[in-house]
Amino acid sequence: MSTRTGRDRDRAPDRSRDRAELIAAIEDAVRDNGGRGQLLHQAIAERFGLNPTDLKCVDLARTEPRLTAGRLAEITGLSTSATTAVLDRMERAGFIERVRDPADRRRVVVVSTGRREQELNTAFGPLKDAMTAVLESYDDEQLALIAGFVRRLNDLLRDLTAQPDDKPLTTPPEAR
Amino acid sequence: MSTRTGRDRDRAPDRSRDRAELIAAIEDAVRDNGGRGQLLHQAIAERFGLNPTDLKCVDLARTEPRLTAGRLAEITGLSTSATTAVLDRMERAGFIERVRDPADRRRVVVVSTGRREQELNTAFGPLKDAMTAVLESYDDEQLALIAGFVRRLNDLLRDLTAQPDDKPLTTPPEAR
DNA sequence: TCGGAAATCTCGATCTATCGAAATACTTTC
DNA sequence: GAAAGTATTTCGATAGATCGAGATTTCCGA
Repeated sequence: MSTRTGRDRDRAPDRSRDRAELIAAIEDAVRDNGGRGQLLHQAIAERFGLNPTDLKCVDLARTEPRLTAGRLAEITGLSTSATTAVLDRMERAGFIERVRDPADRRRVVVVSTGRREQELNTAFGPLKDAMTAVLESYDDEQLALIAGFVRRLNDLLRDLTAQPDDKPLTTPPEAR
Repeated sequence: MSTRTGRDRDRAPDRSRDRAELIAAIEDAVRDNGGRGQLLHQAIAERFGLNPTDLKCVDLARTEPRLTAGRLAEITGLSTSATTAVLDRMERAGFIERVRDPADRRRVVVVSTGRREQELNTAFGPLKDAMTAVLESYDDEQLALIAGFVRRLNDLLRDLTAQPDDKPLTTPPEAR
């Protein structure tokens, strides 16, 4: 539940100015985070013989349990042939396997092999450890706040990347 | 796995478990944010006739006041010829201009024209506005907490991308 | 059972980013 | 003032990702 009160606030003007600056600083930092994260991702992808797009697809394969080649093409906006190439690379690198859907044998289901999962975790390990260390320094309530913020950030990024004139990145309620 | 029972002692094991899960969830969400941010950046870069790398360089040119071509090559790790190509694209797109350094006329200083800055802001506008809306919903203390978290995240990302001697990343490259 | 539709793959072509080597323009050193 | 060094660009070549068209396999409705 929220504890905010609808009380009119006669605050000093420099306080609200500080607040605006703080907000702007956070926005800048978040944007900066994006750039740095991209760099890191690119470096890690390179070490696995993939490109950043492929690495993102690996992640998708991990999270979406019944990912098909066609669905992947839909999500990424690539042509089906390009998607085949992406899957080739992911498979060659040992991240995924192609499994024909027994229910519809035209379909190819992308399953994460889990074989190189450990290496990926190791690659992301330093980041994860450092992040855990940062997060451990907060108490439970603060963590909840941070979680809420990050989740909301995530939501709005998802909304923004779901372009109306493009493919529906928003997954419709599982029409199967 | 053991079934969870209701006979929790006065210790609070599931509290610390909740905490660990919360931390893991935040880490996942942050990572997710990175992916989504990348998507957005790519989409925006495309709209400006650039690639994500170029867009990052545009940002660098904005922030670093006396950026030279050589320094840009150093930062990005590209060859000098590739850097020339990057500058060509950035210049053709109207983001920067090449100015010969009067102090050393071999050098080319990259200066942001500011001409398309407005458009860039417009492109990132929806993200910024949505983010501002999210941030406005927090009180000052909460904002300070968020700012601290984001800044610390930034710091560790910078540290990780700066170090070229990430040992765990160099894992056996041969996929079986 | 047959024919059209759907999912994926193969193949050939193209486009782009990158590299290395050599060229150019300028500076510093002797 | 010439030679060596530095910063950037040009040029040719290459590798990689992507696309479109067509082939292949499988599903589904009549």
